[in-house]
Amino acid sequence: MTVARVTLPDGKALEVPLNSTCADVAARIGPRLAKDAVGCFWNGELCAMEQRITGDGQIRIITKGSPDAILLIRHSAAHLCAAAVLDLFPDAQLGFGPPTAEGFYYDFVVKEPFTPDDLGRIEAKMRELAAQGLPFERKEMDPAAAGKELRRLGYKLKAEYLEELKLKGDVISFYVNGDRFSDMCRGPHVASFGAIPAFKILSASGAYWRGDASGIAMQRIHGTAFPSEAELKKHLELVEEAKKRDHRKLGSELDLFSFHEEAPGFPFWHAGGVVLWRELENLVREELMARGYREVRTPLVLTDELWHRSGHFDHYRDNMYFVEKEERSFAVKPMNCPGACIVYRTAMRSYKELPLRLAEFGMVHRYELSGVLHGLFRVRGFVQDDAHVYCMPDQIEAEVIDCLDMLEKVYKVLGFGVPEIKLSTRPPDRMGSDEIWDKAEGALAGALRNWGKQYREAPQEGNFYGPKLDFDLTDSLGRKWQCGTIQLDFQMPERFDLEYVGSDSARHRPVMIHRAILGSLDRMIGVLVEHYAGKFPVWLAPTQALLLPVTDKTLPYARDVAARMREAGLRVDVDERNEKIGAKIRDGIGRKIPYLLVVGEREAAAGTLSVRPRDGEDRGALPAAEVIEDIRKRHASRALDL
RNA sequence: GCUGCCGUAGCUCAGCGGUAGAGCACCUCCUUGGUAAGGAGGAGGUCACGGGUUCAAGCCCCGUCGGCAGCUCCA
Repeated sequence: MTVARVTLPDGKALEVPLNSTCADVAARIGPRLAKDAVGCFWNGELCAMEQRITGDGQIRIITKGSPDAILLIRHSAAHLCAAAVLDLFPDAQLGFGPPTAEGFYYDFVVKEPFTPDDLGRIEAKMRELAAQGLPFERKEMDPAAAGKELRRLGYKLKAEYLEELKLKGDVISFYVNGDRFSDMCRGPHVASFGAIPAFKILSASGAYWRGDASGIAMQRIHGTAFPSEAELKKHLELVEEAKKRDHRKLGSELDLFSFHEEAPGFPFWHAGGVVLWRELENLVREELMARGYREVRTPLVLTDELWHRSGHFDHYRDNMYFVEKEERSFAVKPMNCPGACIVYRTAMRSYKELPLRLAEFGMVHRYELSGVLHGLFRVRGFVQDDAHVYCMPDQIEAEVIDCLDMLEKVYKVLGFGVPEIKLSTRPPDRMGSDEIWDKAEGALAGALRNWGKQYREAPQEGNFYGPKLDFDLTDSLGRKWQCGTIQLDFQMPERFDLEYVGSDSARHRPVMIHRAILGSLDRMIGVLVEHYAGKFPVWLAPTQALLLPVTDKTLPYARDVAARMREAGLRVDVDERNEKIGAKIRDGIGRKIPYLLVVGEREAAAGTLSVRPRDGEDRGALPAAEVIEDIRKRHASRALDL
């Protein structure tokens, strides 16, 4: 073989001689592209244009202005960071220093962890080196010469890694910045240290050589870099805004939930948080009713035998809680599916009953390592808006489409846009025949096509028991949250020996669809807190309106209006404190309550309310009945605006 | 779980070897004031817990618990 077949992003392919470089490929495509190319992805891996092509593969070229060019800037910033660290800490050993979605990091072995002061000095040194503008120069050598070079530089860990690279037989490249810095690196990089327009060191933390906790402890320096100061600033502001919206902070400020030593990883829900909870359940329940689901409830504690049968004991034991009583062992459920299967089995099912849709707001417990707990986003006990649909194989597509509709509707009501969809297909290690996998994957892809939405395929990322769809929401800060999921399962019906009687009066195996829309209610509330920055739409707001009597002369009127509002199904409070109106307004704003209703003697006399919407100006006095009806309507319609 | 940092009044934090402080919140009193903090007084802490060093320990050391950040987006 003397040629390699190179596939371009548009699906076209061209043949180039073996050992051509990516730059040669770019030149073949066009001179303009060759000129603007700064790097490329070869088979998904970031590569320099000098990369040699040693076999067939796919290429995607990164040009100067393209969004991916930021990877070069960040990767180069990582080198600049390492250069600064070596300058200040000559004994430091270099680990890896890649670009990431948010910025870059570089790992070092140093005697003492970096202090905030060190980070400041490192950043200052980086600016100094950047000002010198040393160019990045690529040097290629064979592995033997590379080993010698690494020994000369004293890079022990890199030398260790080189041994692995040798096995692949690639040419080894170094990127050298004058006499100040040299690093073994596949590239690509920007032209020089001076060509990193904007960067910032952010933090330091612990890490391990190659992620192995039993291995060498390292210090990781995190930073970020952007093509312009303006973009860097915007990014830092976004990070700052996210910090302000942190649901852990807002959760206690707004009295929604709390965490305590007495139950690490388990939220305590306060009355305000329970309102959110109930509203979300109501929303989902309405949809369940409309779509012919039946809601069930299954036990939290089930015997070990069940979990052996379901396979959880073999695959999920480390995440499960166990209890012993009367010499029997029980497990607290980490998932709701086995319970649903038991309910399915309580009757002989006919094909006429299918699809049988069993929904459950099921509380599950999953043991998580203490270090990964994170507010409501990662807890040890939570409630899923779970459902299990039992159907015949040819009903899969219709059922999936129904789930997609429900998902879209619920997300829209919550104020999120169209989710990103990922289709994960059969993994190498799987259960079930290829025939049924073909059918299942086809059904999911078919449902998505018929539904008319874009999706991304993730080959081999499916569960061993079936393919799945995952849904990523984007919040108001542009962050992604994986919430919904639709998973096909051929294994569970098998393990629980589930059957239905078909029209042929023979017994058949149903297919099971696991699906969740919100995923974890607890986590979804955390996402909503951050999405809305605590300023919930009326229907979700724990307190929808606050009545503010100007003096206690109008307290009786305020109480009377509050009673009428409660009768209309609204959640209201009266600020009965002996405070001036300014203080009451201020505190009401702090509580992020949608409507502040001022009632003084004028209002009491006229039967009106002075409406001050959250984030707005005084709308003046309006008839109380009108105001109540307006808020009630917004509540009932789940309006997103005030 | 591992590494680093942190744990003082309900909350946010100061104090860093010599017998516990502020602001906010809370309670009482005065004030009855129209759209982002009216005034005065009061109560509230075995300084996470357990050991140790010291004449003396929130303050130093060790351990435990809890919290925060990070922990294979691989040259």
